[in-house]
This record gives sequence, structure tokens and C-alpha cells, in this order.
Amino acid sequence: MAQIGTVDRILDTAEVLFAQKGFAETSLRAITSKAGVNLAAVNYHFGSKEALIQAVFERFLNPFCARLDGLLAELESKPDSVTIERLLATLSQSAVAVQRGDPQRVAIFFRLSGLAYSQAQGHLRRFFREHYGEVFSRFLHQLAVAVPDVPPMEVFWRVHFALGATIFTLSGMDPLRAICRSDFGVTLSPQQVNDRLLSFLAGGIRAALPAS
Amino acid sequence: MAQIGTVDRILDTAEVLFAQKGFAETSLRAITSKAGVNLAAVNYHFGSKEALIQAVFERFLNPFCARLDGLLAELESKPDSVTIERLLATLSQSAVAVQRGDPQRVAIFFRLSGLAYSQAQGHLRRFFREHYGEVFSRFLHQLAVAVPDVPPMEVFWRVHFALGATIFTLSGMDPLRAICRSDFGVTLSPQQVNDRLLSFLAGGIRAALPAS
DNA sequence: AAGCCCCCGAAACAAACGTTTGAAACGTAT
DNA sequence: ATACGTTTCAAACGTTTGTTTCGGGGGCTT
Repeated sequence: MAQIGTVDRILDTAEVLFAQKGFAETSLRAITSKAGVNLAAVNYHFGSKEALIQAVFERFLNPFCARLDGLLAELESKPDSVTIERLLATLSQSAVAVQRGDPQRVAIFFRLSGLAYSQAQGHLRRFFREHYGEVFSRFLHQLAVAVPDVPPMEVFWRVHFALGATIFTLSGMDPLRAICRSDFGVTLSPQQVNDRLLSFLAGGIRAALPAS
Repeated sequence: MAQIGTVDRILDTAEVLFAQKGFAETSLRAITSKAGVNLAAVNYHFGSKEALIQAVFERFLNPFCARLDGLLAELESKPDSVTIERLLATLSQSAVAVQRGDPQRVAIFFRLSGLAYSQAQGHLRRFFREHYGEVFSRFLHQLAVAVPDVPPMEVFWRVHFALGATIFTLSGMDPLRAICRSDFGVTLSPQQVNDRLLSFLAGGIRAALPAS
């Protein structure tokens, strides 16, 4: 068993607790006591709670965006085969791969993204737009290529609709699967939920435009 | 100018502040000082902050569900004409009507719903399931009738996907419209965003099932 | 007018929060 | 062994939080 340092122990614990209860509802004392480190360690290593939150995001968003960026570059080299399904699958695969295929960690990934998004105000939104805006618009552009008969502005909106469905669903994955099991007697794997989500999204993006 | 009582002044103010910054981030002092009432008034009239939060939800969810329930009953009497589009429009109209057509208040409505949902833990989730679970499953059943070729369990999942897209989008309506204006030079009205959302959802719900 | 009940207001309460402090413990290079 | 920079620790700091207390009206009924 490899000994992990204080910084990573804090990040590992903060990640889980933030995903479970939100940022404001998670105290530094809860994090440090569960992580088995001293309370002052957070301010020593990160400077402040706000900086810790950003560090948590950076740790999984940086590799995610790097991988996504690489896969998008690969797709751009052969523009003919770019479909919605392939683009969405690329996104999904990036998330899963970065979390080493662990569904539990993928859930945390999306749960945190959802929290960050609903935390509409101030510093986190700026942080996202500055660090990850480029990859996002690259994805947006690829998607516009994949559906040439849908105007770019409509693609923009539909991507946000899709983003909402994704984050919303995957951030509440476990409770939803429990309801599904109790109401229909069927236990779906996260992968199966993901497949259903992707076909829903593809159908939505390709839908007929509203009669304006 | 009609004088409104202390209770409603608190509810009006809390509603806005909760929607803007979340529950934990909004202090009772912020609410009471902005509402122009004494700090102790919250605990006097509601008992606790948690009870205030529930009261805020009840005030707009009760009339919303009542109206939705009535419209659903109306639809059940003529099962032939029930389509996805009509059902979604019913939902949308209920929300708009209850908020007296004020887009600002409709935004608050969805923003609060989104917050409640992302606040996955404990008391709010129970509260929702107990109070509004019946109307929800009634809606679900109607939707299953409207798309007979999609199995009920698939409808269940797709409704949650749609719920996510809706809450997510409408809760961040204003910032998204600002981005759309700056990126495409087009200013959409909330109604126009709603139309686009509805066709996206209809397309998603009707999409081809994943090859399992 | 006296009593009663409901509501308001200023102040205080204990608890929890993020953050800071200064000294002890550590490993490492001189 | 000594000295040095880094990390850990217990303790305390000053705020802010939700909640409670208690005295003082305002509008009733008797």
C-alpha cells in the first residue's frame, strides 16, 4: 500500500464530500478530520477553501480536457466520418477513461460539474470559461459540422440542452437507478443508462426545428 | 399600494435570494434585512430556516401541481389527442400561468427546482416525493400512452433526461441568452428559448432506442 | 379600563465557520 | 552534530451563522 501525501489525501476526501453535500455544506473540518490530516493543512497547502475547490476541479478537468482535445484533433483529420453519435461517444469515453473506468468516480465527476454549473455566481464560472472555454468551442464547432442542416445557433442551444440532461442525470445516477429498480424491477448498469442517454441526446439534436 | 404582511414579504425575498445564491449561501440576516423585517420574524413565523425553505417551495409548487393535475385530467378524458408536444406544452403552460406570465418569476421557479434537485441529500427529496410524487407519476403515465412504441421504462428515463435539460437550461436562462447574444448577435426571448427546448425534448423522447 | 393574545423589535446566545498563529517535529545538507 | 527549510500540530482568533430571550406595544373582547 503506497503512502499518499497530505495534499492528495485532502483532494481525495474533498472531492467525495463536495460531491455528496455541496461546497458550502462541506466544512474544512469535515474534510480534514475524515482525511486524517490537521485542519490547518488546507490553508497551508492551498491557501483557502476557494482555492481548494478550484484545485479539486483542476485535478480531473485538466486530464479530461487534454484527452478530449486529442480525440477531437483526431476526428478533425477525417471530417467525413464525424457524426453526432461519435462526438458524444468521444465525450463520454474521455470522462470514463480519465476516471480509470471507475463508475463511482465518473459519477463524482458529473456531480461536481453539475454543482459547479448550478453555482451560477462568480468565481467558478469565470474559472471555467478561462480554462476550458477553448476545448468547449472546439467541440461545438465539430458538432456544427456533423449536423450541417441545423444552424450553428440552434446547435449552441441544443448542446446546452444536452449538457443539462447529461449532468443532471449522471449527477443523480444512483438514486435514479434505485427508483428504476423499485418501479420496474430492472437494474440498469451505468453503461446502460449512458447508452440510453446518448440516443436521447442524438434524437434531440437532430430533431425538427421549431416553426418560428 | 396594498400593504403585504410580514410572512409574504419574507417569502418574496427569500425566493429571490435563494434562487440567486442557493440555500446555504443565503443567510437569514440577508433575507430579513432586505425584506425590511426583524431577524426573529423568520423563526417566529416559520420555526426554522429549513421550514422556510419548504414554505417557499410549497407556495409555488402547490398551485402549479393543482393546475397541472387539472389539465392532465382534462387530457385523460380524450386519450386520442394526447401527444408529446401537447403534454410538454401543458407542463410549460402550467408553470407560466402559475407565475402570472412573468418570465422573471418563471425563471425563479425553475432555478429553485434545479437547486432542490441538485441538493440531492435528505429532507428536500423526501419532501418532494411525498407531496408531489402522485402528480408526477400521473404525468409519466400519460406520456407512456402518448408514445406507445417506447416501453414504459424507457419513457421513465427519457423523462428524467428531459427534466434535466429543462431545469438546467431554464435555471441558467439569462446567462445563456447573454452568451447567445454575444456569440451570434441574436437576442432570443424566453419564449423562443422555450420553443427550441420543447422541440429538442420531443425529438429526444421519440428517438430510436439504443441497440442493446 | 383591564386582561388577553398576537406580533414586533433589539439584544444576546451558543455553535460553527474559515483562517491565523507559534512552536514542535521532520528530513536533509552542510 | 549543527543548521535550515518544510511540514505538522494544537490552540486560539474574529466572524458569521441559526436560534432564543424578553420587554413592549396594538387590537381585540369582557
